[in-house]
Parts: sequence; C-alpha cells; structure tokens
Amino acid sequence: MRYDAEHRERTRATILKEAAGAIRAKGPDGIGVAALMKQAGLTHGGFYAHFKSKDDLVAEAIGVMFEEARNRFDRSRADADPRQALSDYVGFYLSPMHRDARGKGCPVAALSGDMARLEPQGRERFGRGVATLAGWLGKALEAYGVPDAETAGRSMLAELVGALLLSRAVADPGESDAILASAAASIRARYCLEEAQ
Amino acid sequence: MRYDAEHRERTRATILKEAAGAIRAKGPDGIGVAALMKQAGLTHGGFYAHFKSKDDLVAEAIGVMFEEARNRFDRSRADADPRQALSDYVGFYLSPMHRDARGKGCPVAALSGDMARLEPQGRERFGRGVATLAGWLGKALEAYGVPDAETAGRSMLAELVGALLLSRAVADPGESDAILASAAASIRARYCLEEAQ
DNA sequence: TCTTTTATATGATGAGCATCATATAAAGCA
DNA sequence: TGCTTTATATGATGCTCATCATATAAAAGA
Repeated sequence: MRYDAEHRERTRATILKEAAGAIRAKGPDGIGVAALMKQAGLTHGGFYAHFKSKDDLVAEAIGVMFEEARNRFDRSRADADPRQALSDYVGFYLSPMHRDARGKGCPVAALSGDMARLEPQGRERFGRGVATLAGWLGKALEAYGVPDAETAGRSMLAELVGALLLSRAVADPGESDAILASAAASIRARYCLEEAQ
Repeated sequence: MRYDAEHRERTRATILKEAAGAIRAKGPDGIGVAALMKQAGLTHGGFYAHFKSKDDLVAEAIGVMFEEARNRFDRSRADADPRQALSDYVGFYLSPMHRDARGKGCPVAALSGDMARLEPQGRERFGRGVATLAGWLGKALEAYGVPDAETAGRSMLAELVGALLLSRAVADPGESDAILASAAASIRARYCLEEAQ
C-alpha cells in the first residue's frame, strides 16, 4: 500500500530489534517467525519481504546485538580513567541485574552455547564480535599498564562470560550470586581494580 | 518378549548413554526421541517404556554426564600431588581435544547455555553438578595453600567454562586456539601452576 | 506344548515450524 | 477520480516433533 518512503526500513528495524531481544532470551531456535512477527505487530507472511530466511534474520540480529553492546561499552568508558571504566564494566557485567536481563544483555553470554549449532553466517559475525570485545578489554588493561594485555583481555572475557553463564544456569539463587561475586572479586584482585570500585 | 532379567536395565542404560552424548553435542532440543532411539538400535515407540517423558530423560542424562565427569576428575588426581593434578585437569580442560569433543566433554560447558530454558528437574541436577565441581577445584587449590580457595574455585571454573565455550563458539580456528591458550596461561600464572606442567 | 508376561514395534495424532503463492489495501501519481 | 505499485495479510504445504494406543513376538513357567 505504498506507505511513506522509510516505512519499510522502519519495519525492518522493528523486526530486528524484537529479534535481537528474543534470540538472546530464548535462543535462535526458541523463537519462531510467526511469534516474532506478532511481537513486532505484524503477521508472519510479511517476514519474507524483509529477510531471505530465518537464518538471514538471525545473522543480522547478531550484528544488531553487538552494536548495542558497543554503545554500552563506549558509554561506560566515556568520562572516566581506563581503570575506573573497566571497573564499572566489570561491575555491570557481573551484576544480578545483567544476569536477570538476558534479552538485553551481552550477546556473547547469551549465545555462546548456541553458536556451535548455528549456520556459518551468524557464527562468523559472532566471532568478529568476540574478537572485538576481547580487544577492547585488552586495550583498557594496557592503558593502565597491565602486562600481556592481549592475553589478559581474552582471559578476562572468558571469566566474565563463564561466570554470567553459570550464574544464569544454576537453579539455586544463593549459588548464583556467589558465582558472580567470586568472579568479580577474583578479577578485581588480579587486575588491581579493587580500589577503583 | 520376556528377555532375561537385566535386559530392560541394559537397554535403559544404552539409551541414557546415547542421550548423554547427543544432548551435549546437539543440545536438549537438538535431538529427537525417534533419532535417539534409532541411535540406540531401537524404535521410537518403545521409549516411553523406559522414561516418563523426554524431559525426564534429559534430567537423567544430565546425571549420567556428571557421573562421567566425576570419574574423569578422580582419575586425574589419583596418583599426583594436588598441584600436579590440578595442572593436569586444566591442561585437559583447555585442550583443543576437549574443545572438539563436545559430546564427550564437560557437561557444564556443553549445557550452560541451554540451562536457562530447561525444565526445573534438569536445572536442579545441573546446579548440583556445578556446585560439586567448583567444590573439587576449591579443595584442590586449598590443598596446596591457595588463599580464599572457595572463591578461587568458583572463579577458576568460570574461566575454564567461559574459555571452552568461547573457543567452541568462534568461527576462526586461530582465535579459538588463542582463547584456550590465553585462559591456560592466565590460570597457571595466577595459581602457581606453571612449573607443574 | 501351551499360556502368560512384557520389552519392543507400528502407526496415528495433533501441534509447531519455515516457507511461499496469492490476495488485499492504501499511498502516490496521472 | 482512477490506475499502479508495493508493504503487509491470508491461507496452505510439507516437514519434524513428542506422545500414545495398540500390536507383536519371544522367554519363562505350567
């Protein structure tokens, strides 16, 4: 019905935003095209006017998630010294709030487990996101003199992701909190972030 | 057809063993009852003579996986001093071999990502397994004088799991190897395991 | 040998899924 | 006002899945 010029674009963005949330919350196989389109206020058939296939959507949505993550990371380091910025990021990452907001949180933690089963297109995009994120962490560590910063950045990302995943996986809330707290304490101690908090 | 006394039991064990592998490799939703029974040399209908439901099977299979993991851990610490045993375990855990054997490897790394979506029965069993594994690591660390061993055990598990997951998730083999190596180096340095390797 | 028992097999049901051919409706243009 | 274009809607197809009612076949006990 020949809507105004950017209508199609806006609709596509809405679908992608819904998908980015739903895929993180329920996994790439946990959400169907019909349900997703309904969430976006549309019907399922129209989907294929915007995306070649569901795999195509998933790959694009992964890109959107990493853009969101980049914005968050940029914001956290905007006005502070690198050590403070890193401390803030660790604090956010290992917070119960982040744990409980799977659909809005870090795509790496939300999707790592599903990646091995995903089509190459999405995996590739995910891999680039992981490398970028590890690089940011490494640079932040390097900025205040941590040695072997590239290795440390990857190690730190692994612990952040592992701790968040475990805290989401276990059934007991006390154990879940303890996992987050232990990882935070260990990371802070080892990269001299204690006093910055 | 009234097979001999333990036939039923043996069949059940076969199904569980196949399930424990397939669930780790493809996820709880990645394998169907029919395909699983076929792998076990049976037809799909007979399944319900052994398990109440697929959810029931998944929960039991998770138990089997953690038993396997316990055996592996026990073996690794059988004849060495605690530091050497821990070093061996870290070496095994972060090896490319373990990364590539998802169906036979650590259930925590294989299933963390799926846990949040699983029924409570399976989650509960998984949570107990995680706590036990973190406890073992903590005890091993304590045995050679690492301070705050309980915290350190949880932190170490988080990094092991996170690194293995990331190494399986990224598409680029070089990056995957680097993630494993970075985590191993960081863990060895921080818990004085270098010289033990 | 005949009956009873029970582990496994067959086949069906109904739900959910991705995908696609076709229809509709409304905005811009004539 | 009427025509054309195109974003969205409807409805169908064929697939996979968990589950279950029912059938079969063979071992154990008589």
